[in-house]
Amino acid sequence: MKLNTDMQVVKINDYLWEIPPSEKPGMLVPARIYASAAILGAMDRGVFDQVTNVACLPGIHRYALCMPDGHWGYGFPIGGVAAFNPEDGVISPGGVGYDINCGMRLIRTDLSLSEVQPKLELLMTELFRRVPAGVGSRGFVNLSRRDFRDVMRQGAGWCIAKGYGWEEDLERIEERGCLDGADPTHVTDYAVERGINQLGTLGSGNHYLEIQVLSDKGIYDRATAAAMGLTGRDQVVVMVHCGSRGFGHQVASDYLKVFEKAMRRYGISVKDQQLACAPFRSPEGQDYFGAMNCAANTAFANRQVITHQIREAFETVFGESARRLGMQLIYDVAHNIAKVERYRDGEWLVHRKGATRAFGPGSPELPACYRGIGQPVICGGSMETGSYLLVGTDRAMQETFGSTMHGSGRTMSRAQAKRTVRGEQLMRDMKQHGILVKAVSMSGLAEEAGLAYKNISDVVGTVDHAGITKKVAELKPIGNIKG
DNA sequence: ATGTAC
Repeated sequence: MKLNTDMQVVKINDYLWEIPPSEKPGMLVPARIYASAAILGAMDRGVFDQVTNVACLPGIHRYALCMPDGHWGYGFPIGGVAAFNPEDGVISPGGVGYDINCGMRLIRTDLSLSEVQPKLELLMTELFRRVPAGVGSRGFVNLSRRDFRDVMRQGAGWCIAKGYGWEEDLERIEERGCLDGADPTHVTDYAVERGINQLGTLGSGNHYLEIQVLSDKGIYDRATAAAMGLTGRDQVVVMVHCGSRGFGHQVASDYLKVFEKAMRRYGISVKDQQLACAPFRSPEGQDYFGAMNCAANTAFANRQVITHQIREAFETVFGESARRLGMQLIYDVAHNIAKVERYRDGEWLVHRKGATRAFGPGSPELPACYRGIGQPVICGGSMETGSYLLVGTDRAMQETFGSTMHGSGRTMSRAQAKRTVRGEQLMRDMKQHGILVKAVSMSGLAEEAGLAYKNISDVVGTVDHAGITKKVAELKPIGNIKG
C-alpha cells in the first residue's frame, strides 16, 4: 500500500497502525493511527509528520495518537490525542487548537418528521433569527465585565442560574459544563473585549446548527439509543457544533506568543514552532491552563444559551413548551481541550484536538443515566451526509485515554472546495435532497460541501471496529444553519 | 477556528 510518508508504518491490526520511535530522531514513544487501510492510504503527509512530532514532546505517555478523521492541523494533527505526565510533561496550545472547547451538543424532541416537515421553513427562519451566525456576530445576552468573569468561572451553570436552560441539562454536559481551574486573572483584556458580546452565537466555518431525523433503520443499538431517549420512528433531533468564538481564539493567540518565549527559558526544543509548549507545572503552563479553562467554560455557556434559543424557537413554531416537546439535552462533548484525567495507570494531562472524550461504562465521571451504557459521543458529519451518535467503551479507557474521533475530517482545503463548488448551486442541490439550508455566506457554504470531507460512515466504521467507541445511531439532516 | 492581517 502506498502511503503519503516515507516512514515505516507497522500494522497492529486492521484498524490500528504504528510508527516506531526509530523512524524519527527524538521520538520518545511510538505514534499510533486508528484507520482502515483505505483511510490510512488517503491520509495526508501532515498527519504522519505531525503525529511523530508530537511523540517527541517532553513527558508524553505511552504514544501519540491520531484518530481516523485526522488531517493536518496547527502543530498537532486535527484528530490528535496525547497524554502527558502532569508532573514533568508539557502543555501545548497547539494540542488544544485555536477554538478552545469547540464541541458538539445534541438535543432530542418528541416530534416526528411528519410534524416538523410542514413547518420546517418557518422553524429554520426562527432559528436563524434567534441564533446569530457568521464571523463577528453578536449575541443577545448583555454581559457586564463582572458577569463575563462569572461565565468564565461557572460555564453552563451560570446560564442555567440566569434562566437559559434547565437544571437537569447540567449533568448531561461533559464536566457538568464547568472545568475547575478557570482563572480569569490570566485572560487578557483584549480576549474579554472580543468575547463579551458573543455568548449564544454560532460562529462560522464548519460550525452549524442542524435539524436531523432518526429513522428506524438509523438505529444500531436499540437499548442504548432508548437510554438516551431515542426511539427512531423518524424522530427529530437538533445538533449544534460550535466553540468559544473570538474569545478562545484570542486566548490561544495570546499564549502561543508567551510559550514561544517560555520554551527558550525552559530549554525545550520542538520539531515545529507550532508545537510551542511549556512545562505544565511552570507559571506559564499554569497561566495558560487557567485561561484555557475560562475559554472552555465560555464555550459550554455558549452552547447552553444556544440550546435555550433553540427551545424558544421550537416553542414559537409549535405552540407548546419545550418540556412538552420533550427537548431534553442528550449530551454535550468538548473536542478541543486539555484536561487532567484519572485512569487505571495514573493521572494524565490529556490533550484532545479534534478528538472526543469517550469514557466507558462504569466511569464515575458519567451521570447515573449513562453510567451503564458509556458516555454519549457526538460525531458531526458534513452537512450533506449525516452524523453519528456513539458511546465510549472500556477499550477506549485502556487504549486511547478514553478518546475517539470527532467528525468526518476534511479531505480538501477550503480554497480547493471553493474552486470546485458554488454555494448557490450547492444550496439548490441540497434542497433537492431534502436539506433546507440557511447560510450567512455562500462562499462559506461552498467550503463545507460534502465532497470536501471524508465519508463519515467509513470513519465511524473504523472506531467501531477498533472497539474504542460503539455505534448507536445515524442522524440525517433536513435543515442546516451555517455561519 | 478567527473582527479570515504581524
